[in-house]
Amino acid sequence: MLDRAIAVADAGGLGSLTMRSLATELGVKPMALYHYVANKNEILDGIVDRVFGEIELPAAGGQWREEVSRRAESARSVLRRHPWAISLMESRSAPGPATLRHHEAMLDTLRGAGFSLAMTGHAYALLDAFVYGFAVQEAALPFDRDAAPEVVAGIAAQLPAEDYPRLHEYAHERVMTPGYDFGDEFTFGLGVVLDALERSLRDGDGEAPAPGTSPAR
Amino acid sequence: MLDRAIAVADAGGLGSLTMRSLATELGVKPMALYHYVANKNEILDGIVDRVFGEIELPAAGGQWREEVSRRAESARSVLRRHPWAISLMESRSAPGPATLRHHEAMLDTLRGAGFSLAMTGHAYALLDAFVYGFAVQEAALPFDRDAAPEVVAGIAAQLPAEDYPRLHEYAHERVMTPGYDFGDEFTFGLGVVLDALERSLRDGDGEAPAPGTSPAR
DNA sequence: ACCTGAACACCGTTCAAGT
DNA sequence: ACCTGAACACCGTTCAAGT
Repeated sequence: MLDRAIAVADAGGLGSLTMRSLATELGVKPMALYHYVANKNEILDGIVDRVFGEIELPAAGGQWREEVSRRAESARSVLRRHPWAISLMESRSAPGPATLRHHEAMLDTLRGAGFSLAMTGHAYALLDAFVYGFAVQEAALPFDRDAAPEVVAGIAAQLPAEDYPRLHEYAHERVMTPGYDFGDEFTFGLGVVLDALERSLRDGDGEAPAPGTSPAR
Repeated sequence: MLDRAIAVADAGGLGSLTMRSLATELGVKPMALYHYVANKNEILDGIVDRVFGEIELPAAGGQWREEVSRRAESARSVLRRHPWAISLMESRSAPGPATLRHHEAMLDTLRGAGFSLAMTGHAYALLDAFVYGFAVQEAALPFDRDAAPEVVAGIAAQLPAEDYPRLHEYAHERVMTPGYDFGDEFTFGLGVVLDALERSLRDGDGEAPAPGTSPAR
């Protein structure tokens, strides 16, 4: 039943997932659902946990960087498949078993790599902020990947070029350029994050570095 | 009217913002709203743009790192004030004037700092992925700041310690510890991101570094 | 145990109407 | 120009009832 709920949301967005539409999907009357579930909220909790369950877990014995990287890529593709899940994550209160298992595995990988408890918290928060935030951006894109140049050209044409010179520059000389793919920003950002974590592990024994006080400043 | 809509959403969440509740708030009948707006969607577009407008713009003449940092902190506090705006950003199609002005100012600051067009895209995507993702995490927190230790203690007590040893470790030895504040993760993450951008500006003339190929690897 | 029909208090929105 | 009332097709959910 949760599978069908996810399928409905995938097909028509979260707004199209109603007790009535789900019942129809299952060939049953709306009220029959209440035999399996206390209310709609429980369904939402359930599908969020299932989405979490779709994300690849980091392997216990592997190299932390590789495992964390693979898991981040997996999370990204899962959230691209189920973009409605992002808005749901904000409002859920009770994490399900798949969610807990997932967090446990990530903490274990980071702790096992030698990160201190504090640094593990920094690392996980940063990683997931990036992953979730990237998913939000991808979900908000007005174009779907291949159509980017045309769509952006249409939008840019609406904007007075003299008021928004930088937006025009970026639209014309970057987005509308062959080979542009917003998805590439994920690779770049994830690399930045992983590099920083790796550096902190080497320099500080897993302790937090003090950003902004490095020689780079 | 958009101000009142924002006030309603702030007070009761996005679910409490209905044409009827907004009308009541304005001392008018629901149908009167349609004189100012074509439909509810237009109201949602409007309040998202207004929320964007609350974020401090980077100053044109300032040091890029300081300006970008201040703007990121501002975005974070705005999204904490209006957590419902995050889920809305995913689904909006038409960016409003405040949103456009905001993007224009950010692009101008980054380009002015010497970042290449490609690197500006990398930088902005990474920065905002972090900011939005952090906002998602903060909105999802089951505790409100000061109550963290007690709430987490309650949750942790529900979980079998033998199944989730790392979660227990983190809950007891980190979250439930005096002085813990999830908000500190923002400072850490933002520092990592800004350090990386600063380094790329120094090392590569604003060109993208190749993460993962640095000596840190 | 599993499912249903009728009903209630809600939605956004249409249409025709009032000042 | 600005506002309204009645109505329609939707929601989630309760309750009492059917197999």
